[in-house]
Amino acid sequence: MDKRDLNNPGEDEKSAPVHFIRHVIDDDITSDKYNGRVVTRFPPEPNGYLHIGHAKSICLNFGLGLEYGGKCHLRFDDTNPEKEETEYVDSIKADVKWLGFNWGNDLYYTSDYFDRLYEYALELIRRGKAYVDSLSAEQIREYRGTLTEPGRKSPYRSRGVEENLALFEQMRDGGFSEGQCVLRAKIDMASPNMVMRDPALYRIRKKNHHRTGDKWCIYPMYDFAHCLSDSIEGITHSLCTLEFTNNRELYDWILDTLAIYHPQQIEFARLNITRTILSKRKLISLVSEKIVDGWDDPRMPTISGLKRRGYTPEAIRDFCERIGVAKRDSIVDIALLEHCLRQNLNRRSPRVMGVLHPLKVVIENYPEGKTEYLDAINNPEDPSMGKRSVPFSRQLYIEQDDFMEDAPKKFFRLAPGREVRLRYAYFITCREAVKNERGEIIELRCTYDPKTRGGDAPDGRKVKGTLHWVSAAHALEATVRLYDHLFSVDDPAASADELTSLINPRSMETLDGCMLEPSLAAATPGARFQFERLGYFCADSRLCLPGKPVFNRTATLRDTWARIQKKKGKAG
RNA sequence: UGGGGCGUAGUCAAGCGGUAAGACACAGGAUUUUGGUUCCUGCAUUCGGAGGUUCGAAUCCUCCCGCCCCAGCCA
Repeated sequence: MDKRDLNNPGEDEKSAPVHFIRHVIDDDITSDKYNGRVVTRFPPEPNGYLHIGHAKSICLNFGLGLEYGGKCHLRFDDTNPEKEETEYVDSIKADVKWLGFNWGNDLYYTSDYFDRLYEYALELIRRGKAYVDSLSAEQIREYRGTLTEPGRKSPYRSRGVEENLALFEQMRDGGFSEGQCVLRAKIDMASPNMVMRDPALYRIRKKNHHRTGDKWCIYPMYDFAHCLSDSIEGITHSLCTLEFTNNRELYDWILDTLAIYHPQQIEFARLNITRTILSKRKLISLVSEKIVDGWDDPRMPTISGLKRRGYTPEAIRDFCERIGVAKRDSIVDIALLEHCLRQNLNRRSPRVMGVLHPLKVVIENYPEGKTEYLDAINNPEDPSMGKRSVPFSRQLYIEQDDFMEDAPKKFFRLAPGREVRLRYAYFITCREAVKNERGEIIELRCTYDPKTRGGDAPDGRKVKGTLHWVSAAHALEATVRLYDHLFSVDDPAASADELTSLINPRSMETLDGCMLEPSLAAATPGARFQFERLGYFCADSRLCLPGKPVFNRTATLRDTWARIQKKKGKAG
């Protein structure tokens, strides 16, 4: 029986695709390598915000833990006091939770193991496998050799065990200044794998650590701390990205040399997505150069940015499942992310009407001062979401794009003499387009057919187009921010050009004076809607003021008409 | 020019000696009170290239080519 099916009972969750890591785990279970246990971990360094690349790792690790009836630890890899802060651990916890994962009691910090790590370092020294090197950082670099030439042994490499023990203790006790010496593993300065040329294990940093304060002035390096933390926690499968492949040899060496419990490291390719960037360094520069408005700018691929943009955890999890897990470098089309988003939002979002670029319409044969309340379905995908009432009156707004003075045959919307349906309301016919002195259309004069109330003609006549609309007297005025891809090229990271020159100039457009149906006045920050015929929008969690909402466009709807026009534009 | 990893459609990705899954994208068509959704249909005679083994190769062997990672006291 496949465990995956048991753990994914959701009616529309397809069974998870297989990938090479599942094969490894299946084999390990068959061979009883870890007595059937599966324990993974997500080990972020608390030095920045999580992004969708981390989401891939989170979904993988927590997903596998759940799926195999095991668990996944959340471990903060806080070995570098210079870069790590409590602010980041809080945001990371919040983001993991928001994505829908639960670490239960398994919340750890590498800094919790500093005492044990120190003991392991002592043990390595006693075994003659580590030494205190007094070379400077620059000298160590010179001694390391190059990719094609072997390195040379440090003159301090032959220090005796007792001397090393004493020196290391002195390092711990603050007897040296930063950079004066370092603890190194004694492996092989001629190894073709650079990682194995006597890697540093401990360095001196006289910095306050966000959790251990000033207790320590020596801090373990990643390679030393990570494998040991995995070992201490009884991790079975230690998943990391491809760039750590070379480090696996060291991971194995430390654990084997110490002869302790040995999890296995497995590498997979990190996520790349078109039209965005997922390198922490580059993301930081977007924020610090104020190209975007903070880590949670709705254009950012950070979890907080996606959340503010209106993405759902379900959509992100679905995406992470669909992209697969493999070892080859790849760049996933952002259209797949958007597909997952729309699929989720389509099922769950209440429909609503809002006009972004208002054009006034006067229904000449509709009584002045009259207001009718018409029934509108909240979500045709889900009848349980019910209905609402929408006010209709003599003066309305429709979308400017929904009218054309000289309309081609294929244009199904309003034009002089043409009849269309106003959604859930009436059929109207355009009688006249009123222009201002500059020749711009400022108002449409129309008539309605009272017999078509609700949107159906008793005589069975059909109209091709259905428009969304808002009653002018009842409209809620709002600001709407239209978001689009951050970059205008597929792979900005691969471009030789300056990152700033690749930013999509239309990645954000602010529209004031948008007219929304009055029910939206009750929208709480973060609430998501489908504005019919336009896209998915959410009330911004930062900018909304009472009575003065701001909506973010999360994604457009697929727009066949726009595509036809674009194609025509290209052809002609 | 050292070592390691990886090459299957426009983009991801299954495949593990028996004759190329699936998804996105794209292109047609049907249904539709959202030009949305949904539903059909099409989309690799071939797996980076060349040889070889085999009745049979994306899968095994050899050589070649290309891309990525490693010379932090970052992770």
